[in-house]
Amino acid sequence: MEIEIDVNDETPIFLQLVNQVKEMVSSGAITTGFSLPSIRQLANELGVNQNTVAKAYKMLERDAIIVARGYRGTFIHENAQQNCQVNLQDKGVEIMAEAITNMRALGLTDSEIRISFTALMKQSK
Amino acid sequence: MEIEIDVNDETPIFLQLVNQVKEMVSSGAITTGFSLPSIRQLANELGVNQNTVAKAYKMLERDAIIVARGYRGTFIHENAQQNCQVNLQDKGVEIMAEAITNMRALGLTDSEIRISFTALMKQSK
DNA sequence: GATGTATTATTAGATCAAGTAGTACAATAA
DNA sequence: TTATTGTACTACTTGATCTAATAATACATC
Repeated sequence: MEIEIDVNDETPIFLQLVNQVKEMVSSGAITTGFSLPSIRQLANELGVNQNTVAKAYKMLERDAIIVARGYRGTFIHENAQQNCQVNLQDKGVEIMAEAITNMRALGLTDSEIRISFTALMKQSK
Repeated sequence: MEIEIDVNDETPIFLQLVNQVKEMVSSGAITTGFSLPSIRQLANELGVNQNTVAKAYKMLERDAIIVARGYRGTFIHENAQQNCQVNLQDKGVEIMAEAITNMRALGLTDSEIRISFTALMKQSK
């Protein structure tokens, strides 16, 4: 595991972590079953907060790149390399782009679109 | 014309204007051909900026509630009452709500949904 | 001089992302 | 017991961004 954090990089730390793990999986540097360092351990090594690493791990697990097994540690998912190809964010952008296009087609102003969005995102809390 | 602005209301001023005009049209308080005060005049009466009133008028015109005739002033649209029934905003909210639901179903976090939305709304400027 | 319209710049307030800090829990290995 | 694991939660700070509104113009039309 050779993860490095560039504080000067504008990219958020948790994203740097996610990207580097994905890169290593994509390139085959680490494969299924590989054991990742624990959240606390990696946080200590990198000098960042546990929560930051936890955030990255959580995102990687959601994308089925890694699998957390509680006290047993965290491992590379069996379909990790394959799942690296799937970009959930891109799919989300497509959905949102279509919605915005449709709303604009109705004649709604950007201001109104923002109001709708904001109102909907507030409810969930 | 009895428009009142509640500064303490969380609703934006321009929206209060829009809603009140629509309300008056719906209730039949003002009908087709009725002449609205000029943007500058209403802005003075209410003690708000011209641009705020202009924004409201622009929105009402888009919804075919009023018709701006340049130097001749601004009047109630001939199909105003009917067009008040059509709630463009509600349709927009439906579209957006569906998009958000689909994105969440994919597993995207609210944070990521916001990032997608913000990125898409930036381009248009 | 009045109309609607358009532009740019600016301020105030709210909101959010990112990260940190601290704490707590159940499960389990040594 | 003792330490470690992932997980969860609240609270806080910092910086960035956006909205709403204001302010000040400017234009063509009549």
